[in-house]
Amino acid sequence: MNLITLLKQTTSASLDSLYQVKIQPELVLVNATKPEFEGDYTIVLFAFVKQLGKNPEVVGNELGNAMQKALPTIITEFNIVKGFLNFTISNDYWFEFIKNLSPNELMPAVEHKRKIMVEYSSPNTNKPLHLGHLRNNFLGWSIAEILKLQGHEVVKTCIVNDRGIHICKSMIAWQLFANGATPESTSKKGDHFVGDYYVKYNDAYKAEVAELVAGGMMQEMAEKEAPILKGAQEMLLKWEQGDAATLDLWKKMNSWVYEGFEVTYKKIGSDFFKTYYESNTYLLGKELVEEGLTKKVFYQKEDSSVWIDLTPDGLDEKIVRRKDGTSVYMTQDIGLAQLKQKEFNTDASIYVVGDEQNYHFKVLKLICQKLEQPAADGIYHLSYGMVELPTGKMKSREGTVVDADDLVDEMINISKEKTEALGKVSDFTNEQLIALYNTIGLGALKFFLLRVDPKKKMIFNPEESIDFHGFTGPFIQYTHARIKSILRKTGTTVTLTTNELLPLEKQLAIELSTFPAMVNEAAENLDPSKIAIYAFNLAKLFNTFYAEHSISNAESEIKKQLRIQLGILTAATLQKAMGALGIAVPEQM
RNA sequence: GGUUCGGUAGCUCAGCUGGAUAGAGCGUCAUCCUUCUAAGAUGAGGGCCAUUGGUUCGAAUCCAAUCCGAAUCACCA
Repeated sequence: MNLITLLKQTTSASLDSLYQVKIQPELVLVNATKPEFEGDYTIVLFAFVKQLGKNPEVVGNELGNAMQKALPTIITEFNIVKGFLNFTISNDYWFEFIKNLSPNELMPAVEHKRKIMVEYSSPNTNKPLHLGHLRNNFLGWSIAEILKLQGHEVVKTCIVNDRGIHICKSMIAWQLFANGATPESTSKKGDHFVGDYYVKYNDAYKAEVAELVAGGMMQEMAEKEAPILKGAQEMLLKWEQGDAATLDLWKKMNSWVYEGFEVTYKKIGSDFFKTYYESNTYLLGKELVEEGLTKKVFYQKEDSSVWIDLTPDGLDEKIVRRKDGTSVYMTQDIGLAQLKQKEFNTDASIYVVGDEQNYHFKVLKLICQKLEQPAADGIYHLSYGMVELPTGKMKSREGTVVDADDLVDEMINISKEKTEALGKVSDFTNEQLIALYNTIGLGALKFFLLRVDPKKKMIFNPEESIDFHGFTGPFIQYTHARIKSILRKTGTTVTLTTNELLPLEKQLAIELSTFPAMVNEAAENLDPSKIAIYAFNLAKLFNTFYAEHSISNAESEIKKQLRIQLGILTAATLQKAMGALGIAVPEQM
């Protein structure tokens, strides 16, 4: 059992036997003792003192004695400072912990294994991926890895937004301006090629609007009447009617984009068990509307449009079917949720989608619950903040985006330069070098995007390159490589003999012991940053330890064996933690 | 206007189920490679935790109000 849990339970039991007071173990506050005080763990007494009507000193003494009696092999001493009861945990406990922990079994499996779907990425097929998509992809991947680490089964899916007016905009611009050019003929990556026409559309649209306004038209009217917009709208209509020529163009341009996406996904390490296409799903949900009407969850207005009234839930009225009988975004999503449920029978479904859709997902879950969809309660929205530039939001149509491919390439280049400057891998083959540059460059980028709370928006300054020192991916990768380098020299077979632990050795043991709790916390909050912070703290602690104590030249053979084991466990934990972020750690760098 | 989220060091961020003197990283300054990888370590400096009031033995953390910023409240997706 986890030591903190044990302390909580013992406290609860001791209070009961001492004073016949029932306090839930979860309510006992156990903290790591501040370094300036003696001890390892601290119980805050104020909470019960009041209830007991005794002074903290007395309660502390009685509780301390009782606890020590209950856990004689674990608690060696205790002291009381003001209302804080500090326990010192025995060397033996930590030594046994280090001895029994296996690098292959760092994370105990969950009791109730669940099947969880993670939907992420959701790209549009009219433009290449940008920095915001990277945050989405890395979050989705990481959450999937974290859940797997807990022992759950994960199904990764992607919904591609491959239809709609924005796609038609790229299409019409291509028709008008491309003269039959293709990605091949211009040797451009397909997604970038199509994205260029999306920008061209917007430029042309703006010019047309300006021209109309110059001709005396009101701005608002001009924005609706611009010929290129009319053309795009017409195209969408044709697409919906199944016009062969339009569909051909659509398929051709989408295939270019997919080729481009595939390259990017491969480079950043993203994959999906199943990809859904909106062109196939946008008509879903129709039966559900009927069902909702029958169940009186929905109601029909005079114009025959269908709505749900969510005002009792503190939300607004929401349309679910237009008066012309077509589905809206919400209807599709309800339909898709049902489809996914039928296909995979998952216990929960996590949507990695930007925070601009918080309202949408709130409504989605609510409607699914009201329709009594089987997995409705398992819908979670991993809402993440936008990535913004110092100048404000990124806008694809204005070309003010940090392109994913460019950024990834730049990161890999920087890692190449830095690695070469340090000259520590002269024995690597060319292939190994390329792999290493990728590992470090992507590690820096992924860590950068995952180390902050997902729900907060973040600002990325393209002028300042992403760091390789301090609270970064490469710092942790480096620590791992450093340990591995030592272990290559010392070997990894150890025989552990009972040992006194120095403060830093004990601290490492304590830090290692909290890994499973950190993973669980990250999973519970859908927040990989918890693991990023943990990995950083562990690496930092190891580096302090490393600077203070020698492993291969330890004071004694017994110490050496112990420290090799600590090295093995730290390296393995760093690897697991970084793996949960989707970041590889090199053996040498 | 309603709802939701945010405001902590020069910058980027932790800490928020109330607990001991508010922490990291970057940047600045100063030390440490004849000894296991210096992408490292050690130290210094840097704070009215947006403001005001309340609850409490105790508030960055909870409550209320105010100020500032963002998202959303589409028969777009």
